[in-house]
Amino acid sequence: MRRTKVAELLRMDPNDQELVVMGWVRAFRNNRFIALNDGSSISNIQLVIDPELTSEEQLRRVTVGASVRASGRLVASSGSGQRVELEVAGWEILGDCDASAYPLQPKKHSLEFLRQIAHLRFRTNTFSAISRIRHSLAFAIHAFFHQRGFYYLNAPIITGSDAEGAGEMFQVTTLDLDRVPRTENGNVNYEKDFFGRRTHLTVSGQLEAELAATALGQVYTFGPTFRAENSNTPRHLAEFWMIEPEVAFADLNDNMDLAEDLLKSIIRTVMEQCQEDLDFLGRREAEEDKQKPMAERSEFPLEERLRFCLEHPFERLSYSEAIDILRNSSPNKKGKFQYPVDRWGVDLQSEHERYLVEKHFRKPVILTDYPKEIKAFYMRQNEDGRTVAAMDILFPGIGEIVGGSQREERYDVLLQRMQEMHIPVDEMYWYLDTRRFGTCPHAGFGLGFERLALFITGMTNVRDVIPFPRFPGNAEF
RNA sequence: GCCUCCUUAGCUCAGUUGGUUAGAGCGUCGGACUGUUAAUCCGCAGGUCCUUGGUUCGAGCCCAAGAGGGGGCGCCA
Repeated sequence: MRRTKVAELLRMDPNDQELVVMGWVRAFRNNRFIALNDGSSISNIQLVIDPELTSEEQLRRVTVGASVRASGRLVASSGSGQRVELEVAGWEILGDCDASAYPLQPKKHSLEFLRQIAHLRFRTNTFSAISRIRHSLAFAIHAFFHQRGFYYLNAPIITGSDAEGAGEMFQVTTLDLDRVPRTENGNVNYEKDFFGRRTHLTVSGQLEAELAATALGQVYTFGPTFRAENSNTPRHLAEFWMIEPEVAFADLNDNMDLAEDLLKSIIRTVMEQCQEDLDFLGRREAEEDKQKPMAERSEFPLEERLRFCLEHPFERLSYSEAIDILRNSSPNKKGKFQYPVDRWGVDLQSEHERYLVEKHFRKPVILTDYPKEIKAFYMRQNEDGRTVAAMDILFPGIGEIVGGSQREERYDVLLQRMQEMHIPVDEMYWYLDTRRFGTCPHAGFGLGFERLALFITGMTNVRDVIPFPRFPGNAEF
């Protein structure tokens, strides 16, 4: 018989239909009430069984985590915690769950503990809510681009280029590491490797996206990205997901408009589609905050933060303007910054970005026109000769969530910059070809999916918003 | 990679100046319960005090090294 999902049952009115529900026990009270969850909703359906008609043996098998099939009628609940409940006529345990061995019990568990049992943490309210939100986020992103006429581009995950410059790379090889083939002069002979050359996992689909954008007009990638950096922070993963739109005939302003529209559109969609899950995560955060000292608490509740973000334009200012603000800021004058802001040209540290976003403007900030020395080779040089048309979007509590730029479309300027920055020009002939043949102004950015998920769920560690986090020293599950 | 804090029951944590038999709450297990909402009530059990070495008459507590985890910083999304 077809099962009705819990989410659907909870929306239905009482009726005489015989319904079947399947799920996992979350709580069993008074030998009579089973709170059943099937992942379709943060809420449980209450099953009401008659203990008089049930053997002790059967009752004993109803433990937290056990899977159950039950049939019966949906009736109005006489309890106060729910509108409807299932008056059970027949039920069976599909899978027993030994409560003395099962790590999850009806009590609060720490996120650190749940991280160690990531294979089971989907079964908690917090992770099921995050999982549903993550799904809605992904769909909202595809919908946004689709509606605007972008094409979804599958950039390669294995790349032969080691010049992307976005960080340390994982090498991909089928060579026997115990018996590596050598050339005559003793180097590793990559001609014997699977692809006949040295290959890595991608650190960015941007360069490939540029190839597609300069023919298809508007494209975006949405795929996994790999960085072999030894990063140990709540904002970094070795394997994460990134969205990288690339648009032909677009400048830096178009790029900022697109990014801001995208972020707001996603937030709006998720607030509509995941109301219940957001409510739950908001309450969860509020409770966590009670345990924290005042200074570490969130200033506003989760949903208020999201709404605030929708209702106000992001603050846009240049790097130079930011430097002026930071120079004259009281923490800088009082020597509170670990890295004092003393001159134009210094790279901004986390503490500076946080001051701008969390103290000075108190909303998302887009910083533009950075010194060329601290940015990548492909960013378009401005007329002033010392800055590039870059933009970073900084979010409260998370820092950089978007990094992008208008790309250098002038062949000679790009070539010269690549040579200055020791980018192997020969290997990158294919990238330069876009500038040789019908070049055009274009722009794009990268949006970190997990960082976005952090902002929307109110979680504080990216390891908690991806199902199976990969980071230095850990690739479990 | 650097700095810093933590590691005591299944989980979250107390543990006095180094002193005899290491505690609590929750959970588990056993019992009670026909309207409960992480139900409630009664009771029992549960420990390699992260590991190794050292100091000491005596170490959960002091010292050293190692392992694991959190936070900050860097790299960045």
